[in-house]
Amino acid sequence: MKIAKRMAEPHISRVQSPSGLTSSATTTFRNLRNALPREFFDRDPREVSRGLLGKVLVRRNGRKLIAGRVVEVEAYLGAEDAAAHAASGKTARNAVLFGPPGYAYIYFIYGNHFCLNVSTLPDGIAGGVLFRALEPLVGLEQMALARDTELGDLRALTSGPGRLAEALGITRERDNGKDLTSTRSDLWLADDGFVPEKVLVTKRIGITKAADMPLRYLIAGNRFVSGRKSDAKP
DNA sequence: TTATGGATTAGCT
DNA sequence: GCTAATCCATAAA
Repeated sequence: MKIAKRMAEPHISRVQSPSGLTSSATTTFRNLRNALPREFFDRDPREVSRGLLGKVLVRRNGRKLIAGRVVEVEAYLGAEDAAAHAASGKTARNAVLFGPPGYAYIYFIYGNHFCLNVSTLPDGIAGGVLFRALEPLVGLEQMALARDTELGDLRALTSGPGRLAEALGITRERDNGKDLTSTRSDLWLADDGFVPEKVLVTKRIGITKAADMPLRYLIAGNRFVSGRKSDAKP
């Protein structure tokens, strides 16, 4: 299966995802270097969540890039959000959430999975956004290798917080506290100019406390959103 | 020091 | 649809 098509100029070569069906499935290598600035994250997590939909999460492994478009996120607030890790105050684990905006907060869950968040709001104020699903764009073979799955099932690569972390090789040891606003890092967020047509907001998935707050944001109709079809309702 | 349950996933019924 | 797997942060004692 062809996973990437390079044209004459490598810096502006166009990348075509195998899904190939939506405009969100393309990007350019040049645009992957356009990192979101610190200020982008220095806002309420709900605003950052909306803003992150359609942006691209980029991982660099040596000289190879892995990238996926953000199609589903959840906002986690501070003390007023019982489901947030920050709800009961600052600890060694959640310290990044209380720090400056734009840094990776990674936690280990259910004995099996890592989940990636980005810190929001100024230093001293807790808040974050959980990445729940990506649409694979670049480095699909590396993703499949990391996930130990077949390339034929693209949804299995990055549809779900634990899955996308595994596909990009994200671990707490490697990435917790990492600056996500710099391409000098090996993990960052890029703006390639794509704008989602329609965004939906729903209840968050997999929590018991504060379960009714509408803090899950997703790109309407995107097939890489996690969970069942019935979950993708407002 | 011990107990509890979780921002999940994969595999089976 | 249901649940085991499997670690560890946090709360309780």
